[in-house]
Amino acid sequence: MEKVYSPADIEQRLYQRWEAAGYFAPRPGQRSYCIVIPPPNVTGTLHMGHAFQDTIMDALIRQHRMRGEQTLWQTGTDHAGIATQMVVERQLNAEGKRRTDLSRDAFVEHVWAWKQQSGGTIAQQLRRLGASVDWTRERFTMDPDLSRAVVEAFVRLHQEGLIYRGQRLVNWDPVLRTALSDLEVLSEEEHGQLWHLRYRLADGSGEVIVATTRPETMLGDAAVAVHPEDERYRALIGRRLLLPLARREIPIIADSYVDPAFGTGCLKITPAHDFNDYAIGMRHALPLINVFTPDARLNDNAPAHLRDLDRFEARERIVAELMAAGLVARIEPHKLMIPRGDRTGAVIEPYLTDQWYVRVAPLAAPAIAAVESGRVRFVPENWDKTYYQWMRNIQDWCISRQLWWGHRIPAWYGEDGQIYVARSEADAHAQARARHGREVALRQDEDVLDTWFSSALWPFSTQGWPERTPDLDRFYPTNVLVTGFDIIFFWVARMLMFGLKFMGEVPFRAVYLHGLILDAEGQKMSKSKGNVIDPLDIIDGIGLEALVAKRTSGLMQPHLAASIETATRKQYPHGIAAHGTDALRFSFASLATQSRDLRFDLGRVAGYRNFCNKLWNAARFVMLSLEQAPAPAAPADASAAAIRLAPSSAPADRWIRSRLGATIRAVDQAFDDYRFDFAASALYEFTWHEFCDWYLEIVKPVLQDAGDAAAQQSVRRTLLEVLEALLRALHPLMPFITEDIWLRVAPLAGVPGPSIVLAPWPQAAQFEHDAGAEAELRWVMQVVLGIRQIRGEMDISPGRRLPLLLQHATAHDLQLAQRHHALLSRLAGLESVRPLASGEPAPPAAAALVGELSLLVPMAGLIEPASELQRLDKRLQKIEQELNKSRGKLANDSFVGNAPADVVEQERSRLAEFERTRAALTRQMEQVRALAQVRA
RNA sequence: GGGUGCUUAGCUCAGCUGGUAGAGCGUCGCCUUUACACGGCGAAUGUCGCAGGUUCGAUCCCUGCAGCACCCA
Repeated sequence: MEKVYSPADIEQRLYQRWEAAGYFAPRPGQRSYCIVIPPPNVTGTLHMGHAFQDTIMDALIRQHRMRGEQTLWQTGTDHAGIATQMVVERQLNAEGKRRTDLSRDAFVEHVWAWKQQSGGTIAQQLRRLGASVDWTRERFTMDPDLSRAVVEAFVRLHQEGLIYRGQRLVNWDPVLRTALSDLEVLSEEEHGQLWHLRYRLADGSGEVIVATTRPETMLGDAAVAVHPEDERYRALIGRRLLLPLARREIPIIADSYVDPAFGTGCLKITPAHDFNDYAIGMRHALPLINVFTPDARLNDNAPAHLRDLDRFEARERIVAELMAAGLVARIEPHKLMIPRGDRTGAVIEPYLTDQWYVRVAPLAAPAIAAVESGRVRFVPENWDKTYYQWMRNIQDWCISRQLWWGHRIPAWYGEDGQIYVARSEADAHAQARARHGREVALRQDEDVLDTWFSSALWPFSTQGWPERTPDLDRFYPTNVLVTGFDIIFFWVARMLMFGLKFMGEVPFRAVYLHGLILDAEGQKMSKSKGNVIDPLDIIDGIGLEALVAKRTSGLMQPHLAASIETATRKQYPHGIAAHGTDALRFSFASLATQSRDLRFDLGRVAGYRNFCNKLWNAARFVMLSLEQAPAPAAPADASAAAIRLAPSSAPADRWIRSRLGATIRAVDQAFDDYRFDFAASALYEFTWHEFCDWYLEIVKPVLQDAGDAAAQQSVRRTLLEVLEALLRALHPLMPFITEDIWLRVAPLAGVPGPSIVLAPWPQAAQFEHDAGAEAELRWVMQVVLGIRQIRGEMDISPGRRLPLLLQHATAHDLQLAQRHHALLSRLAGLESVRPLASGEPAPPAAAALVGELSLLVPMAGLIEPASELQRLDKRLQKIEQELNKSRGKLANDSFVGNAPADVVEQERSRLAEFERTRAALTRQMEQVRALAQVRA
């Protein structure tokens, strides 16, 4: 084995082997375990959020696979209607073409061609992460069978009256010229202005001043509203105003929606261009006056000289004209929420259109009930509050999009406007014939469905629905959905509603919601902030120049490039080092606390890269130790899956096995609780601080002592057995390094199997708890630590061998001291160990305590009495503090009277222990002091 | 405005429905000890945001306040 672990050399090779061997396909098993990946966009590349949740899913999948369950991680991508169409349009633009130059069919062909060529990026990246998805079952939401599921779902919902067509305001993206759902619109506070406009009364007897953030919409005003109790305007209610420029008369109405304190207390009402105004307009039967074209230019409802102006130009012109007419009372700076499309960044326009909607309330009710009744469990559970709140206020879902790429809506229109929703065009024609008694011309709806409509079917459409397939029986409901809390409304809510509707059962038993990965400063990672880290750059490393180039290219706002470059150069002066996949994955696991904000710290990854190296070298040590002597023979019955090695007799061997058992139990529990941070820390702690720091050191003198062949044999078996099982326990979190080592170690341990991927999950029961060995080793460690502490604090060189005297030793202490003589000598650097004979006066010495036992290191020129006094005094002070606290508690009658008996008892023994320690320390200090005086 | 969280060591975070405050990184000593310097050994560091309350006892439960974050209007 190499001296340093080098992930780049092994990862891709191993993954290819796993995939080629088909290890990720479900294998027969008693129980099934299934996770469907929340399908990423086909246009997408792997970001930190993906890498994080894929690590978690893969850990779960690998662990369950090792448990022998029939395990499926279903993968695939969604067709990402808007994003994909934009990518391909951009490609066409680069060739000097526009989408509309092509026929719809030709464009869609272009998209497929693009998908064929570039749609697999994220799949390749998933492989780099080690994701053990079953690639043979990869699906795409536009696949024929999945498309069929979409049509089926649409038709069924329509038949039940749960899908309808309606005209209302939608979020309109004027760049894409399509409707968007609420969830595709992101609002952020931006700087704007508040214009105070004078609207004169129609009879010329006065005016009101309205405050607006969007003066260009005034052309569509249908009224001015005031609060009914606003004394300033009460007399004006019912009067009429002459709308400037438009030269229409509009009424002054009263509506309690108006906030009298905002602006002037007069609100212009534009029902066709504002969601709140729309609601007010409905209440007051106001006309809907649309003044925009689909690309947000003024339409024919505007005065002739303003027509065709873009909305922002129109704003300037209108304000200018109003100012010229003396109708602008005031302009003030104002912060307001600006809605933008999450893909285009264009300001979203509330716009009146005909769209298809899902009537959500009847679907939401059972989806709420499913969580209330516990058929679906949220982890962490308090996310159910967010879910309930959203689900109980849910709006009908606009599912049509004015795009060319996506599932075309299965609705056909007759010439009379009659709508036929059907599974096929032929079926639509049949319906039309039945209605009219003759063949009629039909035209299919031009629109496509929201990508989320098909994604919501994913847990069952991927398994063959609407057919009733064996896969569906086996893998539905899936076990858990793993996703970010920010996407609770997209995935969780919609999959639940559709799962219950079409399968009659929840799509997943649990929803594990993880936090959001932020950068080291706690900022969201985003391209425009230039703080994005590509997971693959952590794995492979990246030079500074390449990193800068990556972060500053393709920016939507190119002027940010300079500041991004400066920040990047400052934060990563040497670029990013290569850390390997396993270190990254282990970092993600340890980051997976229940917190919702997860700051990503590269230092942490470096720490876990070191951990990989530690594990690597521990394995190297084990291998080297085995070379020195023949390895224990593999059991004759090598086909047996169970690992059988003779039980070890040495206390240290039993101790490490016991500790491994405890670790496996902790990891089992952590996985069951979705506490990957606990799993990671239990494994880290055991590997580094028990196995490496202690066991390997304990074992060295045994292996070097040629005399005791039996003990050596026991050690070798234990080394192998513990390492082999530890690798299996680590494998779900660190698949690559564990496989690489395991392939070397398992044959020596007599464990059969082609790969750790298929090896059995370690059983805690095979590593029984051994209280005796644990107590014994605890004693050894305390002795060693006591001596080391003296050495460290007294600045005694590590090479200097020390004599050790045991004072107040019990028979048990003496027995242990004798049994572990070689060990203590080695680990604590002792030249001799002996008990004080009875009546023998203790020499001047530095002391450490292990229970009753005093460890004395004679000073004999090594140690300055003053510094030893200081050291002891520090200990004494601490003990005094604890002792006083404890004493205070026990002196308190209400504590003794009210606290549970075992707590009181525990406190008493603590106090006794403190008192013993204090007495010993005091005694020791007196001795040292006496010595100091003698010397003086 | 409504909702949900967060505030613990210099930094990033754990802390099991109340009883001895922990880890990693960083810091400070010492060490080229034959698995590992991506290492070893030792050390230091906390009015657990603030103020009340409940309790024998509060980092943990309750109330209020302050600051921060996110979501929905």
